[in-house]
Amino acid sequence: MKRHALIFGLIGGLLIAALQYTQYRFVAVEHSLEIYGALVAVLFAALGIWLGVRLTRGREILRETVVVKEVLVPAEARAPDPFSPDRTQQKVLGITERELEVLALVAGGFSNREIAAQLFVSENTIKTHCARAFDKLGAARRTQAVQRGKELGLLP
Amino acid sequence: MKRHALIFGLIGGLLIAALQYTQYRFVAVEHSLEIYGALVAVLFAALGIWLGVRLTRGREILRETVVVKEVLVPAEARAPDPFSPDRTQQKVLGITERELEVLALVAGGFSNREIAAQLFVSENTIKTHCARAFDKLGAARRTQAVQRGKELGLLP
DNA sequence: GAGCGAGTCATTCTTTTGGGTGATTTTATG
DNA sequence: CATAAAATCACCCAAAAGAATGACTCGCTC
Repeated sequence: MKRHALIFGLIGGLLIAALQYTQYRFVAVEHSLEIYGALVAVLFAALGIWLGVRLTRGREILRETVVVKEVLVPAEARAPDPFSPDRTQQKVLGITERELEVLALVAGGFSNREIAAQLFVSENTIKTHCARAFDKLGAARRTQAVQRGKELGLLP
Repeated sequence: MKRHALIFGLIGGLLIAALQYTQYRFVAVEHSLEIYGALVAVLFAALGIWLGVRLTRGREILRETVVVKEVLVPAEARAPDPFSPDRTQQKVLGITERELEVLALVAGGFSNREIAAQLFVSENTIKTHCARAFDKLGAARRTQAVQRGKELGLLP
């Protein structure tokens, strides 16, 4: 607003000077008063319009509408795999690393025999791991264990 | 713009009349010319400002800056439950409504006996539904069927 | 009314899973 | 080193799950 006041004052001063000048310049001319008034009117009208435009231009920038657009990003489309199990939950339940590993393979749909083959251990070992993991998860069946595991953030 | 021209003309006419009036009214007063000029200047400046504001007001809306802020939202974070199975996949695989229903309960960690009780049918019926669903899904075990079902968008 | 798909149920048999118990071997950890 | 936790394996038994087959009922359509 300081700049506006300055410009306004400047132009005002110039007009005052112009008024003084025209006063003696066209004093002898017929209808000088009407011409003078019309001149002043046109000048100030122009000034006013310019000022009015000027004053409102600043607000245009402020008038910005922020539209927050929520974009759904498919779960598979980003961070495809990087899953890390909830270690806290794991410790709380006392689930060992091996048990969680077996649990993940169970969730993958493998049979005890297949899991045993993948981990190079006997099927009996897998059974014990399962039994302990199921017990800690409070699950009676492997499908239930998988369900609980996902709920608890232990499985992807 | 027609309305503007009308208002402008009207006010212009009024001012001309005011000019004529003041011309004879304050003609004898000292410095009447300066007062007269100042009056006209102030009036027309005001009119100009008003007009300027008026003229640009319409454009402000047009010049409104719309900032679209796109926010990434994880798909799982919203609409937690409203899950609807992929009917297309279901039809492609030829999985019936009942089979899908049983499948969902299998995924929920229930035994065949429990599912039978929930659906008021015999355990053998559930076994049949499972067998057919597993066959259509190419699964040998229920855990595998659940896994496939989730991959295909049949299960939440 | 014949045919068909979906749902229902049963029977028999095999495989898998789960519970329980016990034992041995690694692997940390104080 | 002693000790505890974790991992490994074995054996037995019961329950659950799965495979294969056949049959019955509906509701619909040609």
